[in-house]
Amino acid sequence: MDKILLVDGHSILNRAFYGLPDLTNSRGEHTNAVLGFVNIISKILEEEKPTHFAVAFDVHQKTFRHEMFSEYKGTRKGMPDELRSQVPIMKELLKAMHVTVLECPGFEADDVIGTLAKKSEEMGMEVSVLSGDRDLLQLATDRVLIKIPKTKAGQTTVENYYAKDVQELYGVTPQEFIDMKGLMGDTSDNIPGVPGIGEKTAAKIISVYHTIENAYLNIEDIKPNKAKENLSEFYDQAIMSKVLATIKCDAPVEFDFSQMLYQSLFSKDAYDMVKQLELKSLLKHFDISDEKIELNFSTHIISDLIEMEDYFSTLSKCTKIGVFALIEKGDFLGVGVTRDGKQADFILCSMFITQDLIVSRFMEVYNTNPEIKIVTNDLKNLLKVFPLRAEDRVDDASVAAYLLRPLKDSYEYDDIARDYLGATVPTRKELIGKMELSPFVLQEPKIMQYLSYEICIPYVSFDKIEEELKSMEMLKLYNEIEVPTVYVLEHMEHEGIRVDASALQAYSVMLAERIQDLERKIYDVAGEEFNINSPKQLGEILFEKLQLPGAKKTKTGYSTNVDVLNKLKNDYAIVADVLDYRQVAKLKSTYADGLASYIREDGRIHGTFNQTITATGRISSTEPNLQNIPMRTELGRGIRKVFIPKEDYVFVDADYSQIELRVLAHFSGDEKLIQAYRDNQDIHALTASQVFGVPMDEVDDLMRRNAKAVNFGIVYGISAFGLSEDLDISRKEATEYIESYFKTYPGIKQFLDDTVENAKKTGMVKTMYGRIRQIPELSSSNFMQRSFGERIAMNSPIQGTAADIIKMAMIRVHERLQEEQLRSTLILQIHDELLIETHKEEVEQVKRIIEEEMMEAAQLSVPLLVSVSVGDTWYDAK
DNA sequence: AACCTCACG
DNA sequence: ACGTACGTGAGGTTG
Repeated sequence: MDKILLVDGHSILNRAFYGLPDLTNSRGEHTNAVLGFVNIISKILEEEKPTHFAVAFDVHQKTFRHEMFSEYKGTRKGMPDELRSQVPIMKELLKAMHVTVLECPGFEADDVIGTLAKKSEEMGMEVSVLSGDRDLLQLATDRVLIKIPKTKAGQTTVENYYAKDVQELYGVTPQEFIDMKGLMGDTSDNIPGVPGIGEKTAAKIISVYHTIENAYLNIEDIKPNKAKENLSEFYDQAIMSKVLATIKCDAPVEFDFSQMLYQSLFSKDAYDMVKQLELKSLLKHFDISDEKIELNFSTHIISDLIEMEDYFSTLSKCTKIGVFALIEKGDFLGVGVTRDGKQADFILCSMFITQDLIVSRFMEVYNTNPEIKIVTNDLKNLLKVFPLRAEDRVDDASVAAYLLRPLKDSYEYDDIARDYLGATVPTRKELIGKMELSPFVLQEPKIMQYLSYEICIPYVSFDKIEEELKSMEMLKLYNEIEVPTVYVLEHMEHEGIRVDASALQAYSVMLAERIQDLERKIYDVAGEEFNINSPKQLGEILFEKLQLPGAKKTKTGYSTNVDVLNKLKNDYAIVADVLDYRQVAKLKSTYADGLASYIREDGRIHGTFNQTITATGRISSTEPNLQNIPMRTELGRGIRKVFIPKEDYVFVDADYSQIELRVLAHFSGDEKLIQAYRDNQDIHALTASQVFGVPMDEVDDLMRRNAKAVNFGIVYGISAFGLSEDLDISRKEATEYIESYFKTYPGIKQFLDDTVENAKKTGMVKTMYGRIRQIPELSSSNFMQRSFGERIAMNSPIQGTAADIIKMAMIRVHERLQEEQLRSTLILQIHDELLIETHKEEVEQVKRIIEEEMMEAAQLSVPLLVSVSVGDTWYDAK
């Protein structure tokens, strides 16, 4: 039997929009609702398998049910621009999917659906109606099924209603549902209803009297009393509401069932459009392999010595090769090479073909042929095996792609292929999943295919990437900062940092004792044992059982974070204990025990430094994160005593003083701030003196502290809300601070305003060295989103320029240490700080080098001050 | 997997 | 009216 699915376009698009986080493509188009819509309908289509299918839209993007009652208009907000812009896109995509889009001027989608549902039923079809709106329930019969998607715990489920289900749920028939609606009203649809009658009362009345008119005839019997009085008074309004709530089933809509035949959504046209929209996750639905741009590379395994030697000699004639090092869990399994971007050749380790042999032959070819350039997608990984030195002959496609689009979360070969070749290739996960690479599986076709992508895609993409870098004026940034940084990061990972494992163990034991004490005290006051680590349980104990004041709600329960607890700790010992417990528990789990698990056989921790993660150009650190080792409290800071240099070495630690504020001084050209830095003044005190209008020698601690917070706020992209929160002052006071600050440093105000304005024009901001960051939030119609975009616009050039500078400093320091053939070496970078494991005999030289190279890394209109210290542990070297 | 909390610059 | 300071990563709980 024929079966038709009718979709209420606007209501489903609306649900999709609010159900999914904002999503923008590289052109800044919002696409989340489109994505959600396609996901919902494709799921329903799969379940229902209808023979006919159509989607109905309102003609105007925002029509109110019956314009004549415009007095109710104001209560419903028009749709946000991010959603509005997706309506035409959605309609176009549906056309591309060969789906009939029904519209009828002067009538709503509801009416169109009602009309179609009735006609279809009359023609003997089964009918399903998909809508997010319960209004449509009035259309249910025993042959017309109303489907309403529900989001429960992130999962979308669908509720199904035939007439009997409506009856069961509300105790009224679908026809009576209209009368019920007339009584209860619907604010979202601007139907007034009768005041004081809600869903429950309406259902009760209609289930007894069936219609509003009949209820009115029996008005004396209506209960409760309030409903009686109101219905009597507002009867006309109830009848009007009923009219409003009635879906018309006789809309003059033109349609043709033969045009509504459903085949598949995923046509060639739709494919092109989905790709254009960059809706990556939808591409998997398309099975048009001969249509889409496919990439396939031939593969070849080189398995004996003679063949390998021959192969390497052919390489010497190449000017460009693609290379991928197969490394699994630190073991080198072989290398993959392409000479032409068409074939991937594998040289695998074996009894005869050893790692050393491969490496030495490869390096020989590379070093004796200065024409050869290498392209890879992970240079840092390549360097784990091949001792390439920093020069201009190796390109890293992922690093370059990061510069072009720093907001992406991955730069794997499939991302590169999509962005720069317009091709869709299976991901690593799709090809090999969680399988471990080992010599035994390397010959399997899927593994070979995977490897061929790793090897060839960077090779064939790089010209395009380089061209884009050039047009964005980032080639210099790429070649002179970003690529050389890879070598330094690899070096630091290789070196690692020594940790005193037994001292760390002792530290852990000490923390465990404190935790026990604190637990005992907390349970004692609470009167029961509970999991202090559970915010839920803790919140219930503090704010329900103990009735502490100041309860703040989060999405899921009470907020128990430091800000909340700090306000209570002076009055309640248990809160102070909880705060202590939190601190100690964190130290133990994340740092003491967490770090211990990373100590390798050599007694050192070798973390990973990531170069393509942050939106601003900073480096990040993982497994473990060595950039957030405790510092701010004495107890936490103590853990730095277990970070020790090797025998005969000490640590030299150097950090930039207020680099971001100095960058801001330079950028803004603010004379007062520049002069202050040139005179090496106490900036926070000076700011306090200016902002609060007192002489320098009368600035007290509190004033300086407040001024310092303002300076921080400026760098973060100041807002009165943020500052008032941080300083625990009123918004009014915070606003006054900021205004006073801008009066003091007018150049900064000018600079920040100009930066935001320019960012809104171009959609992006730039650092001093040309690094870009796109800011899609700036075009949002949502106040909060847009404000966020403005703060990003103010902060990113500053944070990013500081990141550029420290990268240049790292490169200079690293190269200088090598040039001067010192045993001392760079081992850590913590954003504005470098740590050098320094031989005792080289301390003075290293101190001089690091200070010089960091200071001279950039030429700003203010000096870059560096403070250097020396110590036998990381704790002592700060 | 999502959320909360908290460590750093 | 809106309801956050900018940039990260990790561990624990909970569903």
